[in-house]
Amino acid sequence: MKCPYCGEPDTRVLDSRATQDSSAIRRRRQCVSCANRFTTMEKIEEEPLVVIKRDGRRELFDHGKILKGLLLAGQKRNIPLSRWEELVGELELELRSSYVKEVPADSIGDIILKKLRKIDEVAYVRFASVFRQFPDVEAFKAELDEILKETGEEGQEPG
Amino acid sequence: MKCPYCGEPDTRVLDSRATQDSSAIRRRRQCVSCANRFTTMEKIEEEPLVVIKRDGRRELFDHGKILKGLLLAGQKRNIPLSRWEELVGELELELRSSYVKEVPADSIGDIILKKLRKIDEVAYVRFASVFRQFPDVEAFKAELDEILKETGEEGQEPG
DNA sequence: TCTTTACACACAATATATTGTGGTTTATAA
DNA sequence: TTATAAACCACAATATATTGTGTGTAAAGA
Repeated sequence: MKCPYCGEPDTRVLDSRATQDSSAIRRRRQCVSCANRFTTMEKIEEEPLVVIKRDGRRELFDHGKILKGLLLAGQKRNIPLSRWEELVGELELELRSSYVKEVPADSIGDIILKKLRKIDEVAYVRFASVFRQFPDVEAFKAELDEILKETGEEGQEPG
Repeated sequence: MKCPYCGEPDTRVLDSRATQDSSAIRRRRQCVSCANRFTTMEKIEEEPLVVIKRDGRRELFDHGKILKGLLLAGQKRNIPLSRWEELVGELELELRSSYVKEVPADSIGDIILKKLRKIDEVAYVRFASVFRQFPDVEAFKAELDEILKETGEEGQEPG
């Protein structure tokens, strides 16, 4: 590992610790030549995860894009950014473990909705209104009624 | 290091190799639980390198910004992208090894010009015309004359 | 098509990173 | 102001990653 100060490739590890969620390893290194110290991170080199859109076109799975959608749905709902990032993390893990390489966009939407519902119902409805592309106010209202009907059974998985 | 497929934190290294320029280490890992394999990269966690602009304001050193400037200066000069990336890499190494944490923008410009001149004189002049903010055509021409005068003594450092 | 380059895979010997423990400092939150 | 969390530091015992060597394959360029 090349030293960022002098460019020599010979450096030694002084300390190495996994990050809290074990998604990366932080190492403290020291250059054998100039004795300067620096920090490195070992992270997963993303294997491409392809999303199949409704029109059949493919594109790469994009953290940021999904996060943006969640942030929009969660406006003024006072939910920390970290909660959304966590959700996206769970989502990706779920996708990678269940599917192989390509995932229909609708499956992603369904997973998000399932998770979102347990976090915030307002955000859930907002997200659904975009994702399901409700054709009119009636369809929107129907979804709301559905939720209100089930609100009593908190924490229950709907059949 | 958490497995991206099943989420278990216990994974083993199968193979590890430095990249060509030794700026990173690629590891091939295998999950102890699900036996899936994946690739990781250990890279330097950038320590912030601050640029002091002419007006005194500070901002973070930005690879991309400099690369863009070089690309612009090198338009139609048929120089591979990799050459510019290499230049930016050398620049950053130089900055980190000579200065401490903060570098005047002008020093950066000077280093770039010095390197640029050895690569392509047209790109050099274009870059200089922006960086030195030549006030008029005369100043521009003076710089060109300067270069033409020294063109014979190839590879020589100007006094 | 042929060549080159990059990545994946396997194996064995040895050097080196890891891990726990514990202390310090710094920044952020309460 | 006082907690709390991260990052940094040190040390020692041991497990684990590294390295060379070599094969195969797929992608990219000539």
